[in-house]
Amino acid sequence: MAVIKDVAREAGVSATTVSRYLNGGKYVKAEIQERIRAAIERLDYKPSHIARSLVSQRSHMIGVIVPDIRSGYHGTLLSHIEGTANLNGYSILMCNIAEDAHKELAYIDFLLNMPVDGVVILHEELTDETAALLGGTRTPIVFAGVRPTRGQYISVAIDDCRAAYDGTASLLDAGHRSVAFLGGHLKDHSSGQQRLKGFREAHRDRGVPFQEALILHGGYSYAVGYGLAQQLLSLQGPRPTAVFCMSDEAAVGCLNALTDQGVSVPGEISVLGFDGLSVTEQVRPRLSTLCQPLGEIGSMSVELLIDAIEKRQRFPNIFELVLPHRLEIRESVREW
Amino acid sequence: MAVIKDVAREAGVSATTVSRYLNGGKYVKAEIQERIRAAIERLDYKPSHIARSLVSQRSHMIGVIVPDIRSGYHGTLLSHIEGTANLNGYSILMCNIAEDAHKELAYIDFLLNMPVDGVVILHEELTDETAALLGGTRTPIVFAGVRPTRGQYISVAIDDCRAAYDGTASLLDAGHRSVAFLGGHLKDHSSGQQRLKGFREAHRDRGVPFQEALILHGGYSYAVGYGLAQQLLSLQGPRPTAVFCMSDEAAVGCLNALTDQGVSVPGEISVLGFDGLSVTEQVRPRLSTLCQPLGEIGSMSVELLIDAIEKRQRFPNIFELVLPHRLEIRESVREW
DNA sequence: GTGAAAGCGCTAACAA
DNA sequence: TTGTTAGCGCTTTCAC
Repeated sequence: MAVIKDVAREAGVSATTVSRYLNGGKYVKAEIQERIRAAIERLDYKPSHIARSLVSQRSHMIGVIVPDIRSGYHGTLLSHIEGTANLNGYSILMCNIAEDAHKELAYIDFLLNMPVDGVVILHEELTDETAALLGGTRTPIVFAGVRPTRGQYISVAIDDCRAAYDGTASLLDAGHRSVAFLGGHLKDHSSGQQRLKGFREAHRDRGVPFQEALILHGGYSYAVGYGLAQQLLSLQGPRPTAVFCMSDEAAVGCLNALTDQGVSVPGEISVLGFDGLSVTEQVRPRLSTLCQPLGEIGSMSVELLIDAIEKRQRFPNIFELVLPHRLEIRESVREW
Repeated sequence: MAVIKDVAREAGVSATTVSRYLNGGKYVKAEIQERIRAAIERLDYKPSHIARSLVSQRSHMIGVIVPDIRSGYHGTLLSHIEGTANLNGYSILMCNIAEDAHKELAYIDFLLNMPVDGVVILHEELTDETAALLGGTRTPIVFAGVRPTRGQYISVAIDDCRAAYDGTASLLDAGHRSVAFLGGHLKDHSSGQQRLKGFREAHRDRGVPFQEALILHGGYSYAVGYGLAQQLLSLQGPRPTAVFCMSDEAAVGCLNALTDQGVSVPGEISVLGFDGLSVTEQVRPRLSTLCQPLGEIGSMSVELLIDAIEKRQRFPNIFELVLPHRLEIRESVREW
């Protein structure tokens, strides 16, 4: 592997001159530029990213903490994050927590010790230890798609409370009087508590009472959606006529559980999803859903992060970016 | 940010001794070890990954080229790759080609100039330029889930020809006499040509003639599957009674297209998928599929790569690892 | 057991 | 416009 000295010797100049050439070529005579160019080509020289990082104290790498890369939601977000990072000359160091909450702390600790210039986190911060860790670092951090449970951080997300409010309201306005809330974790600030808050407020504003028994938490996966829907069907009392699911994947699970039990969707029960993944158009009936602007969430989070990195000032203004959601009505919801 | 010198000063020893302590503590007096430990804690010192990389010429990072991170197949594979890499002390630098073939070359070139110790490639190598690039590097490379079109590389995959043979045979043995082959790219060596070969051989061995018109290529996505299935239905002549799809995602698309057209699956047409993704159990009817051992493909590819990296010898033996596939019969296929 | 010095590949500061 | 020197943070001879 040729190094800069080799090129310098080959071109008959000093390493500094080669370095100058590499970094823009200003103040290098045209003739010498050509000699260096030729030498580089002859030796197939590639500058060492690592050596440059050591000098500049910048790696041009961004770490991303992903709860589970296999989920459509995270995959979509990650792909936009990666795309935007690349456009800006950054690479992605991926850390997949694989839904293993125990690893979360270790991973974040690990990542903060990696040569990354910044970190994007896709899940909601949970434990005290994690919070302490995040609070004690100088590495810029951005939360994408969620707002952290505590602390002041840059975040890019929709207004989960309003989104849930709007979704719930659309169901109530369509005549539903018994709506179930399915999925999510109560410990999650935005996608748990905030959405439940919106759900409650929509009921309150419309003067519709709601049953606590119809609020079922547990997660965002297909399996959770399936299981909770089964649970819902086995409850005492009259069935709800609509289910508002906290992720599209849970909604698909819910849909399947209902269909498998012979319950017609939307004939007997309407189902509303959350996220706006493409899977909603790949099931029958097609899922109505509350779309998040995942492309923008991904790209804006990276751009804000890079801003924070390149300004070299730790969080000039701590702030939250709120992006608009959109209700997409398809076949799984009908008037009541 | 504290550096090793700070720790040395704080502990009243030399940087060398601190370095020794950091790297195992052999030949460091117990008392001094304790002093250093305390100093490190007090200063919250973390060794610089970059400086270490510069000295050791190893970054402990593995680059992964992913065609499209949002697909279930790649997401699953990537999550196993990441998990295994982490277990072995490596991190993942993710490069998402996002199905943009033009970027392929640029990305690989980019990745080979990044500080990665090795590269895992999840798609089949295509162009001359890419081949030249891969041939000219000293960075160890492993192909996972596919075999490259040309050249000699380490690869971990199933025997696509036999897998397709087995899938096709199962359909023929179930009495089907008109089977369509849907999806894939003919330019892909393993998942295109090899599978088609297996498809043909199964027909030949069973003495069943087949129609070229029922071979429809185009890709692996849901949309492609949907489109090709529509195309299939609009063909002249009698309909096939079974469709063998080259990915589960295309199979879901196919399933939906058929269902949307009022064609019963498996009543009128049986559908067989390929890959063994969890989505096959999330559609109705549940998809029969040819399962690939994605967990093993992912983990073995990383382990072989790390072997190649740590032996510091460029490909001791170029070889291909062939893992077993498995046919999983569910609801979307019936006897004819 | 421990430390001084050299060097990994590059860039920045200072001269010339 | 170019070169010399020093140094990024660490490990690695080689002395002691």
